[in-house]
Amino acid sequence: MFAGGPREHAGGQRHPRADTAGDRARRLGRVARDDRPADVRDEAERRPDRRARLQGRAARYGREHRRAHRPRAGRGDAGAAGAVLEPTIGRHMAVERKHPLIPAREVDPRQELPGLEQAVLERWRERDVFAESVRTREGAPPWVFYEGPPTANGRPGSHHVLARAFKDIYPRYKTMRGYRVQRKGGWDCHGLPVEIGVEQALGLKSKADIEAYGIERFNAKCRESVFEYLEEWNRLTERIGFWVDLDDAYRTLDETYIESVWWALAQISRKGLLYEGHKVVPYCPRCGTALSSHEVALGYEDVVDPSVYVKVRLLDSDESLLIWTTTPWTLPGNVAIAVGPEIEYARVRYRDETLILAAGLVERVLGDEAEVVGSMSGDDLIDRRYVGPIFKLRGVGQQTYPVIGGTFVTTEDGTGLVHIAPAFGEDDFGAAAAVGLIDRNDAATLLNPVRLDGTYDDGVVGYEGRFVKDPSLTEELISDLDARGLLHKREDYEHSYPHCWRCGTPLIYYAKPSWYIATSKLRERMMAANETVGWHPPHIKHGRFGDWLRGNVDWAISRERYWGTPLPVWRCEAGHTHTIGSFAELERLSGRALDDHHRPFVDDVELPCSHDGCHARMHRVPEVIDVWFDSGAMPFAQHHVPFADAKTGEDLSPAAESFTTDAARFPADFICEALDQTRGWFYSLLAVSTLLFEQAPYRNVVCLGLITDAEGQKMSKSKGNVVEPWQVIDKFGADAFRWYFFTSKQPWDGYRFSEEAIGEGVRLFLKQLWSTYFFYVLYAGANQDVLQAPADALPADLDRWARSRTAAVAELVAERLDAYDATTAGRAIAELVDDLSNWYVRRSRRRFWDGDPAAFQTLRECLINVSKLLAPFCPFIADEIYDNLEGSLASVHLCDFPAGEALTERDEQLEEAMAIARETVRLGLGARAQAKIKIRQPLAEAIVVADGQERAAIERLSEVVREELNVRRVRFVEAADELGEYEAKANYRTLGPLFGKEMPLAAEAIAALDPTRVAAAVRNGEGIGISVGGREHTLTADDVILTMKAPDGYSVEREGAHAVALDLHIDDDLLREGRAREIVHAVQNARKNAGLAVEDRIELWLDGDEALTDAAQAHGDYLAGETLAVSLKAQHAEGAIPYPSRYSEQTEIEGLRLQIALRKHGV
RNA sequence: GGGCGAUUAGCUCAGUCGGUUAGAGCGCUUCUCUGAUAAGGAAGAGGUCCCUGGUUCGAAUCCAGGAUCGCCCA
Repeated sequence: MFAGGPREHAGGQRHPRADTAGDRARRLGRVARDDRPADVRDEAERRPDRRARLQGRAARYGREHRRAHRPRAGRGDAGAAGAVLEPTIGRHMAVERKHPLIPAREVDPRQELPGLEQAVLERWRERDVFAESVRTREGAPPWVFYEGPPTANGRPGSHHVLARAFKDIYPRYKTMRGYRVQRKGGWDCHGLPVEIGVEQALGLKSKADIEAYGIERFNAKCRESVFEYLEEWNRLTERIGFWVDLDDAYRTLDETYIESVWWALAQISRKGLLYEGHKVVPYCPRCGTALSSHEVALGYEDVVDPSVYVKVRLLDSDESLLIWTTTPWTLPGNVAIAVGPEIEYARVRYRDETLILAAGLVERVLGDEAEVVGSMSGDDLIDRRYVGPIFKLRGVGQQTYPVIGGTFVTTEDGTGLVHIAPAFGEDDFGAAAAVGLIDRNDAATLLNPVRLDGTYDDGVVGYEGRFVKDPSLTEELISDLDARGLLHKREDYEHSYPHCWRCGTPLIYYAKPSWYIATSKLRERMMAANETVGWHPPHIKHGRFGDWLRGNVDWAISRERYWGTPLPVWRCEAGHTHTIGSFAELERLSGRALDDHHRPFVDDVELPCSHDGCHARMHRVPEVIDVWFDSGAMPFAQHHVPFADAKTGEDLSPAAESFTTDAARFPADFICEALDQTRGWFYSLLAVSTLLFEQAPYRNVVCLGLITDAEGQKMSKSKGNVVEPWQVIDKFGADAFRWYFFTSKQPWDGYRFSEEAIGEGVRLFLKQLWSTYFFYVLYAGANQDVLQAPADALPADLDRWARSRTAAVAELVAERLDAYDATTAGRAIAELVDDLSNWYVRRSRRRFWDGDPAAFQTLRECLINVSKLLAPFCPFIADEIYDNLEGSLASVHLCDFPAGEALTERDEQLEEAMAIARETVRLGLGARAQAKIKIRQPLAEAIVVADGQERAAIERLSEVVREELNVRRVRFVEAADELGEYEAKANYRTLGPLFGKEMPLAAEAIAALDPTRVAAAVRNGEGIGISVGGREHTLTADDVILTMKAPDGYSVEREGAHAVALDLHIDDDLLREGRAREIVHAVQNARKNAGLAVEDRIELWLDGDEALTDAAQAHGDYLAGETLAVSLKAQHAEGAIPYPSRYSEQTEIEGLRLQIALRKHGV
């Protein structure tokens, strides 16, 4: 029957439109938007017409429906609908509702999601939900998350939303699984990026400028700038639903944090792993600073440099070594020539000279003029000596230099002979140190004729004070070599060479003293620790990260800068050093207490030398600590460990030990950052943790990929393709933003990011979910007495199916989230929602109209479970649905994740059966389409070919199939005989391994069998013997695949062994019924055209072709019922319509004329 | 120059242990059904699974080489 609701309540009282969640949300949305940056506000205001349109439509729609489906009990007291929207503050304060099963408030079908989210945020604030979600898990097993601290000196971008979305989903999920997940926020405050920002703001260009400006003032500016965008960060963090404790965030500039870092470094120093050494670093002579590897990577450019081949005369010989270099300016620093010990070298007669170079390069370097006259290995050359220096050095007479071995020597280009200048190359430095030419820890042994500003010192005769990267200098050097007969040839060489990303100056590699942590001694231990880590994606473990660990070199942790944790090393004139491990120790030794241990204050603190018998004063070394060490110390420094736990004194080891045994603080169960952190935070955490505690600081790492624009181009301000997060949030909402990141692809693959992509997710998933939820609330509102009735309703198969499907998805989602695979989990939820919306609700519509309690209970339960499953993904919409439908806890985020007992047991047979039934429907609809028979036209019979379990499944659900296909009967046939013929094919998967090379023959043999006989045999469980290549085999049911051949003369859709045929014979009875349905459709249209409300009763007159009026008469009750006609006159006669002036229209059905006239009843 | 990852329909992406005719969503065309759903359903068009070679009865899938893109490193 048509809805009882509207008919009975058509006369119900009007009531003022309730203040819906949507209204409230929109209000809040407007208020909140005003806080936003101007550009965001503008963006919002550019679309007023769209919003107005949506609201107008929503209001119109809502009004119609509220009239149509007015609840039986009436809602004159707006209590249930409106007043409850003021949530009460307090723990577990649930929404008041009439009855636990009745939704608390009405739902706007066109709800604008960003506005809704604002309202949910408000509710979270009022009910203190985040804190509560941690509090309620007090005493529960901890699950530890570490926040990788961003720097708040820039505005947050979309990639930060990505990271924060993933940093949120797993903690939320684990909380719902019963863990206690504390989430301390954090901010990275120190470092060169901060300094550079301030330098630019102040117009400072060099370190000298900074010192002239004053370190104290400079650092004060740095301190301010670090939090320049803190407010926006906080706002974005909250808005996207990243739950993290920002009020108690750690900050790397805090005194407590610095003290923990000092403690860590002192521990490392005590283990003998902190040392000062020389290393060759990329250095910008113009900026006067070494660059970190990250900075270097920013500045590679392809350039053409002149390269030179230089002849160097061996001692006591007429032979010359032919060396090759792309940096002639390093030749004055030459102290040796390296050969590859394994490489074969040739002695070559070339014009009037004898040259030595790698045998494999002779032709390339010398052409065919060269004549090889001998050969030797690299080993043979080692320890021979040559005469130098190549360029005249003040105070250095002619002397000899050695040929040494170097594993880095290759024959890919050059000559296989490498000139060694230890001050200007890492390999050079290492090779020279390895043979004792220099002492790593004694600067005096290093020949370095270049000053810090990149000019030669006075030792380079004739070139004093010249800038080494000056192209004209290079030319002069080359001419000089040529004039002295040392130049074999020059040629241009194209290569990529690093430049300073700030000023564009080519970098030079330059030996400088620097402080190091001997991490290379811990290589094995770090690799072992890495083995305990679950990486997502897994290839990082032994790929990018494992490789990095394997190639580990000592960590250069000092920076000659200003804004950072000061290096706590004090040194006296005699060279004794002492590493301070606490503020108390510093105070005790120096007698001075500091409020701020940053530079410059700490620079002035002097200590007496701690070495026995040395009475010199100690001064702090000038460097600050690499910011990566700050971040690596975060597991303990964020808690001021060990100081916060220590009772008294300076012996802090017990406190440190208790830290590593405290499961609530160490190690982390989960961290998540972008892929570029493999060399950054992922490494610094692991290194510091291995140094101090000899174990990995994290158990699971999720690595996120890069966000690019829709064309795959990197987002950059200069390209103007940056998608601002506020833009997206304002338009689609945070749930949509998050959903896109979670489900569009695996996060480590990177994103091609566009607004369209996010909009698609909203339309296909969030809107669909909302719409299903709206449907439930709408009908629940109109059937409150049904909901309050005792729950003794018998669920239909469809209900059991919906519950089982939900349980199946819940299992999968939990399993996938445990494996850090949000993508598969999210997609499964989307499929579930689609099933609920497009199958469960569609199939159950009539039951909702009729007020079947089982349908209400089922849909409500499924929606609540969906909201719980979805809570970690889309925390806003999930909470809104939960709060309205259930609300016994203050938030869905305080609920347990649906798992185990909380769910209905699965009925996998039913799930399977429904899948088969739906497939049958699909085939049947295909058959209809093929026959071009509209669904409105009923047919007598659908003939289904199905057997065994398939048949049982369809029979169980035959009502569904029957209704969907609009047929009177579903009939089964076992064999395809009535519908066509079988075709037997070989199952390659089972037979392939058996027959191997004979497989094609076997397939042929099976195809040649009589399919009917095969089908019969399979049905009866008999085997069929075949013989292929002399081999006998008995085929089982698994070995053959039976498919149907297309028959003639039927409308059949088939797929595999499954087929549906429709009886196309339409008798008069069916024809009349089909016509009646067409007439209903036409009358419904006429009602709409006449501007009637859905529940209006009509008087109806039909006139027209006799075939139609006959049908209308034959199905009068049906027609009247569907169209709410209190009276119906249908006749084929002139003047049959007495009131043409009310409303009438003429239409055609199947080419037959129909005149419809109607008027509203009771007017 | 080295390492890692990616490459499947116009677009965004799935694709299990190597197995029969490679899928989904969006978009497009046609039809259809609609008073929860700017929705749903059916059909159609659309594919050199980046290329070449190899292994195999059989390769999108495994191996080698190459191309292109991205990231990391030099």
